[in-house]
Amino acid sequence: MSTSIVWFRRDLRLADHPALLAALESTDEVLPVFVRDPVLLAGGGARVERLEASLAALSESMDGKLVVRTGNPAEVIADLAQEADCRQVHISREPSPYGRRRDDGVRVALERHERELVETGSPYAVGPGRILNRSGEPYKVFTPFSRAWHDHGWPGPGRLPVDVRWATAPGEELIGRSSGVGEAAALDRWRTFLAEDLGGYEEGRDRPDLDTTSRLSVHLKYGEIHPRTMLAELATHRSASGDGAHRFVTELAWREFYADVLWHRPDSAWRDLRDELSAMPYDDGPEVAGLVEAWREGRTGYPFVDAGMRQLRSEGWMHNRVRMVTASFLVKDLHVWWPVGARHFLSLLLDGDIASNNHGWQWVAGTGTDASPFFRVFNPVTQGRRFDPQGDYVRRWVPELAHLRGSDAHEPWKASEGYDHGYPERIVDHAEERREALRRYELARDV
DNA sequence: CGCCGATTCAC
DNA sequence: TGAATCGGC
Repeated sequence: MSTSIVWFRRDLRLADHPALLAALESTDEVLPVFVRDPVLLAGGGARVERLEASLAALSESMDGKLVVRTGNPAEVIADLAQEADCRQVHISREPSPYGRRRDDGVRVALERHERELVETGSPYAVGPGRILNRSGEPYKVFTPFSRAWHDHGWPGPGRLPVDVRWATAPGEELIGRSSGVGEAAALDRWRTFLAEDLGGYEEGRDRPDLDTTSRLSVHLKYGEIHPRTMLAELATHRSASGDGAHRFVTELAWREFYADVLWHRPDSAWRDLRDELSAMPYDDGPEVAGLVEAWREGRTGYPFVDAGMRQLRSEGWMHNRVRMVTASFLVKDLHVWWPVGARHFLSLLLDGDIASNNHGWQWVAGTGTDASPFFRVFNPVTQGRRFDPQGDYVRRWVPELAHLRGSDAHEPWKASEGYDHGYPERIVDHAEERREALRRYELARDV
C-alpha cells in the first residue's frame, strides 16, 4: 500500500480548498497528516486550533483513512519506516519558487526536502527554545545568544531512516514549476557560493549591484538545504575563506536567533516586541495610502528605494541591504507602522520567513530585541552611493534612469536631464521627514 | 547593520 | 579647506 504524508502550514484552511478536500476524501490511501512550522506551532493560538479541528473533522468524515498527527516529522517518518512507498506533499500558502495554482494560490512542492529537516523537524541547526542563559531565560541580545549557540554546538548532517519518494497529492497538479528548485539545485547553489563568493562575502554581501550574496534563503526556507549541512562544510572552509566563512556563520546565527525570539514570544510576529515606543505616533488612513502605494510600486522618487521595491515585485527577492533601506524609508520617512511593510514583504518574498522578516522590520523600527535605536535613520541616497557605487543596481531596476551615468543615477534631481524619461519626483523630502521622525521619537519617549 | 552638525586636526 | 572624529538624536 502506498502512503502519503501531507504537510500543512498552520494557516491553511481546508475549507478554502475544495479540490484538495475532494482529493483527500476520494483517496483509498491512509494519509498521516502533521502540521509543520515548528516555530509558529510553539505559539499555538487560534489558527492552529482551527486547523487541527478541521483536520480532525476531516479524519472523521473519511472514516479513519486520514490519520492526523501533529508534531515532529521524524516521528511520523519513523512510524512509517516499514512502508516501502512513502510519498510526501508540502502544501503552503506562501509564495514559493515551485509554481502556482491558478485558482487559490496554493503551491505544491514535490522536490525532496533535505534529510536533516525530516529527521529533526526543524530547519535550524539548534532548534528554537533550546538556548538558555544561566538563569534559564532566553537571550534577549544577539551577541551572547550567538556565543551560547556556538558553545551548544549542533549535530552533523543526518541520515534519513527511510527511503522517501515524493509525489504530488492525488488530484493536485504542479503548474509552472521553475528550474532551480529542489535539493539538487540548492546544493548546486551552495557549492557555487562556496567556490566563488564566500571569500569576499564580508564586503560582497552588502553589494546589491554584484550578485555576491549566497541566494540560499529560499532554499533554507523550503528545507532544501539544512543549516547543519552548511555549518559542517563551513568548518572546513574557515581558514581558506578568511572572514567570509565567519560572517556567513554569523548570518546563520541571526536566523536562529530570530527563530528563537519568536519561539519565546510568538506575539512578536505582529506586535512590538518591546513597548518603549508604544506611544510612537504613526500615520495611517487615506492621507498616507497614496504614499504607501508609491513605496510598494517603487515610485518614491528615491532611486535606491525604488530599485529595491521593483526588484521585490519582479523577482520575489530583494537584496538584504536594500531591504533595510526600503524598510527604513517606510517607517522613518513615511512614518508608517512596521507591520504594514512586513506584511507587504511577506506577500512577495519567496524567501519570506516570519521570524527573520518581521524581526528584521522590528530591528529597523526600533521596537525589537537587539533593535537599532529609532534615531538611526538610513539616508537612501548615502546608502545607495555607498553600496551601489556605480549606480548599476539602480539602472538595472529603474529604466527611467538608464540614461544617467555612474552614481548620477542616485540623484536625478542634480542632472538637467534627470527626469527626461519619466522618473517620478521625490514624494517626500528625506531631510524633512528625518527631522519629523526624530520629533515623533521625542514625543513617544516623553510619554 | 546611521546621520548630522560641531569640533578637531592635517595640510 | 577638507578629512577625521565625536556626541546627540
